[in-house]
Amino acid sequence: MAAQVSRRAEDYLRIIYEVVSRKGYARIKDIAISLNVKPATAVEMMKKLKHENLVNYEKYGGVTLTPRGKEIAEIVKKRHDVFQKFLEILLVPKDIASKDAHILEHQLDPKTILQFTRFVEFVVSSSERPKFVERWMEHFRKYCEQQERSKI
Amino acid sequence: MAAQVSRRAEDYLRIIYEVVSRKGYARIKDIAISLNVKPATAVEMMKKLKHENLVNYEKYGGVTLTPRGKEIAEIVKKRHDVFQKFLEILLVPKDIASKDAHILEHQLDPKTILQFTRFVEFVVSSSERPKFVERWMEHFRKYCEQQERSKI
DNA sequence: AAAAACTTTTAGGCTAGCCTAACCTTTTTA
DNA sequence: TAAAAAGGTTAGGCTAGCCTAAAAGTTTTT
Repeated sequence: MAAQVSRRAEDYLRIIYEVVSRKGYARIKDIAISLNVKPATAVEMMKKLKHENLVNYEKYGGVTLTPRGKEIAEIVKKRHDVFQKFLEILLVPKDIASKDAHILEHQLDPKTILQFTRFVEFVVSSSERPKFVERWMEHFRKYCEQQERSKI
Repeated sequence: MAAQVSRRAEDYLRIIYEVVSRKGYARIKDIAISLNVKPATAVEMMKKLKHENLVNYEKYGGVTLTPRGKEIAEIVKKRHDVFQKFLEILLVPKDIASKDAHILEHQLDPKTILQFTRFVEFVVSSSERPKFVERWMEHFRKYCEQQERSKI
């Protein structure tokens, strides 16, 4: 059983997850900076998330995830990684891919997410196997380059 | 110059565009039903859109798009169609593809949208040309079927 | 250990979108 | 054509997220 939290709450959970896995706990400031909001806003969200039992948070203390919060964050992160990889396969520039993966990772139907996931797995797993994907990707790349040239 | 309207405003414009092209004008009720909101909410948005010169709207009258509104609606619809097609290529069931295309069509970076578009064009345009795409798609389809079987 | 610098919290405000309930207007129908 | 039904509008409210400014707490520096 996963979510039932808002899109924005998912963002907060994912960011906390990332910061915590880097340095053990997250400060309000880290969260605020990562999400481009003011500290006051991050505090407000922490209160909500604590109330929903998703984060451990005490005034002036570091923030960590509860098991339930972590569970959600992991699902969200997995989705995020799929979309990021996916956009890279589609030859979207890396910085933009990172930004837009955030947007994709919300709200989509589980079946849609499943197909995105399969697409990525298919492409990645085929790198060693028969050459179809490689050739296909090569063709796609060339197609894009050609489009790029005719644009200028 | 296209947008600068909210995601939700884009939804309203696209729906109005669709209804108008079907029957010449849109009633508040049509809009409200299509977007799953109450009539009062649709009226409120019409006032905003009128104020931004995107719709022609008078109390108790039918709604149509201004040239500017139409311009935006067309861009939004084009994006929508690309994503719909895209999800179908990814073998997402049609009804879900339609629903989720709505979600994809917002907020993405122009470069990302460009790559989605190219992907779709590449796949579609290659149906007559060399067999790479076809074979590739065939392989992807088989991969998915296999996954599907091992799920049950 | 007090001052300075930084971080966090609180309080009060704002906007976008949505809702309900009550009230108009327009259309249909007996 | 008047009454009923359907459709549209207004007013007042609500929530999620975000903000600023000022207060309060914590950490670092001297």
